Amino acid sequence: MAELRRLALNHAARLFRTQGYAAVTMRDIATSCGVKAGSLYYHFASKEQIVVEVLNTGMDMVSARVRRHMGMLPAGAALPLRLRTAIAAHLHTLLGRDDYIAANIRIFGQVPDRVRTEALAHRRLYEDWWQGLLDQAAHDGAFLPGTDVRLVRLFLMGAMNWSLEWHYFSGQDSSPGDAAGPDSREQDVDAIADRLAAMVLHGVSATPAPG
Amino acid sequence: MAELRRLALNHAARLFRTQGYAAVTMRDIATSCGVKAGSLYYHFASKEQIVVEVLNTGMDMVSARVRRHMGMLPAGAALPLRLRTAIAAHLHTLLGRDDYIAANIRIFGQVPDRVRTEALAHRRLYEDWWQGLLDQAAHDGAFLPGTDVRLVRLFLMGAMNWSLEWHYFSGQDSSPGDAAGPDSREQDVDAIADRLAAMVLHGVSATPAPG
DNA sequence: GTCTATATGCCGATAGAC
DNA sequence: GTCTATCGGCATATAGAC
Repeated sequence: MAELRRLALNHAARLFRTQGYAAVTMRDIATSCGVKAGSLYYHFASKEQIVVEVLNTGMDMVSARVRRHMGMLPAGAALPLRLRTAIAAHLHTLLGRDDYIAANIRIFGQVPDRVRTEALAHRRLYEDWWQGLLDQAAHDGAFLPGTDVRLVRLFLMGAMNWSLEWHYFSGQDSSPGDAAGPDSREQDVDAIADRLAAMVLHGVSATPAPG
Repeated sequence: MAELRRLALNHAARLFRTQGYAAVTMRDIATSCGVKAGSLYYHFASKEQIVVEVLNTGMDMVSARVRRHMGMLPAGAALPLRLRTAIAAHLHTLLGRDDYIAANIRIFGQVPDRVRTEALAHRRLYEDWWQGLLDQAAHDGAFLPGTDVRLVRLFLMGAMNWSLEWHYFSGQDSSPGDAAGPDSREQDVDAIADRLAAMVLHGVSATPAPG
């Protein structure tokens, strides 16, 4: 089948996500697909090419999802709603079934330099999108004077991306016949997104800031 | 020399931090130490033993540093100061010269199951310490009613631990003769810690929370 | 398009000289 | 304590049958 290419990318993303880059072999990927290692080289020139495609596909998917959800907001939506929406879209992609973005976030710092260089542009674009969202908010006066917007972005993306290390949702997916409808997980992720947006905007302290 | 054992752990921590677990070979570690691979087996039974020691040493170091700094606070120190102090101690360990804790945070999710099991207890203890700090604050009424303290801890630790992925401090250390006194980096880290504590407690929004 | 078979080299680990 | 030499296995990647 000509779908081996896509199938191999899917399995590679899952394996890279859980085991890292170097620990996953071409034989592992091939076995997961039910084929022999040599067959992969008809579709890919090298293991490095596979991982580059996985990394960039992950960034493209999360970027597309976030932009799509933001595009569905009313034109004049205020910052709290915009931020909640963007966070929820990012977290749904991470904590859902997307092994591609999870692999990107977890192994980006550990791939060979050549690979990281090829995957850097997509990542920069996505980070810049978040920076733009927050810069716009700052420009509109939504943040306290003196706020370091770049640090806010780094804290926020850290809080989101680290969710991959939680035990919370780390279990394997259930049975293959499992329908993909909205379930309790979907609601949990929305609630987490709301909590994070609220913390970033207003904090959790019961007493107001001094000064 | 009998110090080869310690030297090997230092180099292993640095290599694991930057390249991950599987990509680093016993030959790499040995070469960094200026010895041959076989010599390492006089001091360690296996590569897995080395990484277990690196992981647990990292947790012990950051845990000790945080507890030490907290112990230097006056007895009745209020939450904002306690939180700033703990965050600063954690970040100084991560962003300073400690490859051990950086290795732990970056590769914990990618080591063989046997290794992770052996390193889990130290990690749990440290996470529980943070949970205890925040639980105490919640018990004292320092947080808004309805605050999910566990989520606050996960967000906070995510924001801190993700700092290892910043380009910010990712450069190699400067020349070997470099003295270890307080420098601009120390001040930067303190400023970052203050910003993070302020965001967690009070947020960055210019307008108060609705309701 | 996938297979088998294999080239070439590095892996973790061990044995024994020094 | 560190060395040299090496074992058995598995890595990526290729060549050519089917």
